[in-house]
Amino acid sequence: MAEAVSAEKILDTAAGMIERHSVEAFSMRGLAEELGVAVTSIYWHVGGRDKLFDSLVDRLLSEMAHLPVEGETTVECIASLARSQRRALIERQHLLAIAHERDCTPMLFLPIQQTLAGLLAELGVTGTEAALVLRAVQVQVISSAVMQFSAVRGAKHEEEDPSLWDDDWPDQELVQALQSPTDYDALFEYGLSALLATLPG
Amino acid sequence: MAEAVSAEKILDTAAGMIERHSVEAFSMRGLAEELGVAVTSIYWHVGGRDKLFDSLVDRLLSEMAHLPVEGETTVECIASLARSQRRALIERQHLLAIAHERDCTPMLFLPIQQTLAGLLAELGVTGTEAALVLRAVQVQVISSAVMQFSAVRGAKHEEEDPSLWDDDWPDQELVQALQSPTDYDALFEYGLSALLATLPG
DNA sequence: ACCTGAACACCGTTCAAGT
DNA sequence: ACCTGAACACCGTTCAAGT
Repeated sequence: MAEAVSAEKILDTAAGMIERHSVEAFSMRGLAEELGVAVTSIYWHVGGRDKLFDSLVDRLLSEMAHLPVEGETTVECIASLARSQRRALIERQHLLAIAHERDCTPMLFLPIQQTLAGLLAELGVTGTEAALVLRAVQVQVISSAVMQFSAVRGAKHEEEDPSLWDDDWPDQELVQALQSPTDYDALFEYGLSALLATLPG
Repeated sequence: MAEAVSAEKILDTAAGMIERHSVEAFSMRGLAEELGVAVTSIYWHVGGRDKLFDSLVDRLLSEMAHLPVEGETTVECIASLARSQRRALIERQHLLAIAHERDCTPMLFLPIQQTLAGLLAELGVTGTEAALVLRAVQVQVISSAVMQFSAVRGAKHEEEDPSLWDDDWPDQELVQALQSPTDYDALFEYGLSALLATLPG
């Protein structure tokens, strides 16, 4: 007389497991066990592994439909939107990783495409050029999140070996900066403001 | 009396298989079969799956040690180096994907870090700022390659559904541009020049 | 030093059978 | 409509045994 299993609950549990132990550790059989149910009943509710992951990505997409935007100027609004999107993606790193490994990252462009298009239009940026800028911002946001996730996870077994740098390399401040861990937030801001600087106004 | 198996040959064959059929399709047993050898002998020569992938990533790193650089000005040299690195990564997309999924992408910074540092020094950019710019360029290059690979593979089952855009959206040129496939080369150049525009000189 | 087969503990998925 | 167990065809890895 266990609680009923629904597609909803299955997806929730799967997302939770993945968030706790990462995608590689996830298995259908493990999920079934966590749910207290036979593996095969998962297939009835949500289909196989692929379908399950597709559904998780769909969820991620719809969760990103309404992101907060604020700012005095139009450019600040664009920056704010980009930051919101990035934060949302990082909060759901594991789902983002799934989307990436399933080659769905371009879909992540969609939820905020229209808002971004509207803001660019306010600046007088339209047509093919607007498409280029829009996609450049999207790639900046998404790839920043994708890379940061991968890098942070890899940071554990990463010991920057200083043997590559001569001891008499002239710029020791640089060497030291490169040996401390990368600040991906700062990198993102740097790249973003470089992009926004190309805009009029 | 089959040909001798060596660690070299195993790695070559593995890389070839992965390049032809992608990582997901790769298996130890399949590799053994292709080599005409028992699975277990692979373990003697190169170790398990993880070790094998590590070795492949190491190869990728050493292959990227000497990239062509040319340009009249220092800024052009930086751009040329970035393009070389990107091209090299895209030519080895599958190895790049492995490096990414193993969280080794930051290691890809290393091969050209020193050259880049030297070029930045020529521009008078040093210390912490140089580290920031250097990493920004690296992230731009690597993430561009990572995203492009994922996007191109996903493009097959991607039909841009136009239902999201109203038929009376004012900027139809933009809508049409967004419905044609993304030009990742152009996006890369756009982002790169935005980054380089922040440099002095 | 090199290669083997058997065996273990896992997978995802299908399908006929139950209620 | 929902859940099950058995079975299939795969995995990666270990290990004792061969030459």
